Amino acid sequence: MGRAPCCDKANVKKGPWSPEEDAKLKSHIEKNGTGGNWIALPQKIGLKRCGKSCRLRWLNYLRPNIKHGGFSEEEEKIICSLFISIGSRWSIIAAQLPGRTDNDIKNYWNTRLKKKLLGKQRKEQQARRGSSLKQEMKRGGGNSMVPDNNNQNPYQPELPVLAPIPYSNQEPRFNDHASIRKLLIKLEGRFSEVDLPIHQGRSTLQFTNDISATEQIYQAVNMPGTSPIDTLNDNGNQFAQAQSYFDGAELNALQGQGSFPAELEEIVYNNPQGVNGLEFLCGDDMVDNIIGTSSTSGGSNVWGEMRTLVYPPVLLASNYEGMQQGTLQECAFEELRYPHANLASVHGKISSNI
DNA sequence: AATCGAGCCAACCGCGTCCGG
DNA sequence: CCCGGACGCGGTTGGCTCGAT
Repeated sequence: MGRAPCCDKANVKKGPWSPEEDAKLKSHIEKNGTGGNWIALPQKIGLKRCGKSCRLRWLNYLRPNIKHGGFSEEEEKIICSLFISIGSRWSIIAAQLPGRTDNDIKNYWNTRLKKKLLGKQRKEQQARRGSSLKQEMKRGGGNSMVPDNNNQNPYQPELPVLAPIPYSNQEPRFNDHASIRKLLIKLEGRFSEVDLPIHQGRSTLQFTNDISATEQIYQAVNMPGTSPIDTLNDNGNQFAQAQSYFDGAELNALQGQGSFPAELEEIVYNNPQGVNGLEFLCGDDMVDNIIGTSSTSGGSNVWGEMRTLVYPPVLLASNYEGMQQGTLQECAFEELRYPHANLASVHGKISSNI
């Protein structure tokens, strides 16, 4: 037996919204708010629509300050960076782009960015293949070294099949999930719906809409006795409390999602050296470093290297000095003390790094 | 001018999670 | 603690537009 439908499907209109419906919904919400109950709302205002449909229409279209189309290069970079870090968690990504909806970003990724990225990969791959083939021909080398492209999926080249490297908390350089969390906190992420520590319960630290997560953490750290984090522990200094909160947090929501999204899998597989073509995210130097690392380790760790690769760029960019001087942990947590490094500056620094 | 296919985007659907009774 | 309603999210679909043939 399936789940009960959220509304009476027979008496509900589907499909595109008319201007009249839009006007009704918009004026009602602007005057009265949603009333905290989307399901009841359409009936209340005489709309033959499902509550979910009303909610979607409001969030994606009618809500004030919504931007449609015309994604800037800056926004593209943010989307790509975050997609690589956290995957298709569009609502979190959308939270970093004011005026953008998760639906918009999702559509933009699926229709354009993905192709753009993969297109670039394939071009470069073809170029590489061409040049390596020429080299082999020049050397008059044996055919055994030349891949048989006739019998290959163009997207699954001569790479051995790599299994994703399972997350290991002995990873000396980065704790993947903690890094993601810290990255997102740094990026003004709102974590109201994800990965709060189970032992604290969701309601203990729920970020609100009108104040950013980072700001609240900042307040928690700097204004003892005024924030939810204070309730975690009355002893010790607040900074340490907040730090242990994040370091010790349950990471269920991200755990198990550590593998790359399929598109990026393809990028990695497409690339004998694993990371070429992502320079725009991290800079050539780092790519070179990774290539060096993975080749010395027999190329078996491309995946792991990629996973570590994708986090540092923003950290590096946002706190380059800290990164040079100390550990990632120190660097990342530095952001809690100085939370005002915003996306613009972060990505500005990325750009200038490229 | 008609047809076809690709691209795009709004909207739908189903599932997981939250939360109040 | 359990249950059911509501919410929020991500994947998918359907239909419109536009360019190529």
